[in-house]
Amino acid sequence: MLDLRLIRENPHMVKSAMEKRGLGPDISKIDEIIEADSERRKVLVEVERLKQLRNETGDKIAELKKRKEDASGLIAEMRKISDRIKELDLKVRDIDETLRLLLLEVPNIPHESVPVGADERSNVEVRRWGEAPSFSFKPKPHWEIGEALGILDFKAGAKIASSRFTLLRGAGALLERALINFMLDLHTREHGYTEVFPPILANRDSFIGTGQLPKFEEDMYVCSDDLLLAPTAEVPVTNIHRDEILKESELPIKYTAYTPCFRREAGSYGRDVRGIIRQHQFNKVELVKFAHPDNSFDELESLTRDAEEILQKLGLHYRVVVLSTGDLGFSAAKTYDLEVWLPGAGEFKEISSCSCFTDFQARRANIRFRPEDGGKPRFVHTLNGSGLAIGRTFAAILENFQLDDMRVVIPPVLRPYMGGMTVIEKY
RNA sequence: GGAGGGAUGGCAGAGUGGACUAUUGCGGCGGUCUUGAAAACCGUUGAGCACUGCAAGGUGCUCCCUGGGUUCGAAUCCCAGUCCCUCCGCCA
Repeated sequence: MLDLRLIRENPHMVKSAMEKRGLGPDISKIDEIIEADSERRKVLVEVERLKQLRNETGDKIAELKKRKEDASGLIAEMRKISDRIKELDLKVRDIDETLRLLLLEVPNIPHESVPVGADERSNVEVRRWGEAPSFSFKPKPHWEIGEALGILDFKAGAKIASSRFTLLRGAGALLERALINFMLDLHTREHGYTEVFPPILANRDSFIGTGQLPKFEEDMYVCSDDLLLAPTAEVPVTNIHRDEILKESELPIKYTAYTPCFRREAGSYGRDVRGIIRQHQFNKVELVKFAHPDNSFDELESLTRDAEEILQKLGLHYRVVVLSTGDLGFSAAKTYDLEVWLPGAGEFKEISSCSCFTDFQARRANIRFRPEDGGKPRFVHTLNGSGLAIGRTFAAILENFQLDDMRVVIPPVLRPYMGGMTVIEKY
């Protein structure tokens, strides 16, 4: 959520930010907001004046009653004032609700360092690590390898649930678990993150806090009791501190969490239909930071490097791209995607998305800190990134470390997590 | 699922219709004392919004779990809901 005062005082800047995102048609919302805001303040002035009168007259009535004098004239007068107050209060509430709904649909303002462009074709590569492995044979896609080894069972996943669900078996299930543990260990032991294991169902307030609601409900699995399955640990973990005032000295707060994630993938029919790249349920280790506004973009750099280190330790070739304004997520001010090389597909594929949300989520979720000098509470800046998506890492390992007989060499850093196994053999 | 208890400021915890401008304690901050610190003592310390002012500030309104209601007036009375705790039942 943007600061209403920013919109009021600098509407052109907000409109131009929306244009850069390719949201030209939604610009009229800004004018609606400005109009509702000025109407609200007009009514507010009147109702507050009446309330002052009510409070003062109330004291007079109490005084008269104490002296056992007649107050019926004042009481009759106040009855009318009171009705008028009720009327105006209702009006303010209506405007407030309209304003709130409008504000919740305005996206964050991109950081000045973000390249301007219509879509992902304007994303800019900022660095590249390692080299693509060379093969003496045609590398296969991960789903062929996984099925041949008996560690990926797409038929079973579809039978149990539906398409875009996969059963992992034997060394596959073990590899998944090894990746989770390896990533959590690195982030907690070497990068200073505190491990948490949150609820994976969360309420609507939490989803509004991080920006998935109200705009993107069709992407979510909504359960009975009005709880929703988290599409990313970002939702429950960021909301740990909803409605709290933190100490300045405890910033940045850094959490890492392993959770399953659930996405309906509405509107992605035909994309990544084969394999485990795009699933309704997948595992992810997430990194979340609550940072001081003064250095949040430095924290984005270090968070991104924390995620990159996983790929480096696994020996996977990747590149880092900064998303352009047209590809940037609704809540984000700046995002780096890590894209891993997939030899089977012959392309780079997103494996992590690291974002700084400035105070956009903090405003929605009301997460503040109290400055040490005793000033007013200020909103923190929130950040998060995948560190990493487990399923896509799994796929990258299969494709990058495959042998000509479809066996797969396990990266050395994972071997201790897999009972010393060095190669995945046919199950 | 059944029965009972509860929700008040960073925390603890009083307050049953007008004196609440929400008592008090702890914690925080500032000061006195001290070589320094602790203790003691003194002072100070919630959030949001609006109006006003060049500014420091000033004025007002709202907020005692949420939403309704009663009343001239509600932290306080009534109704509904949410969450937490205790006990019983069921259960991994």
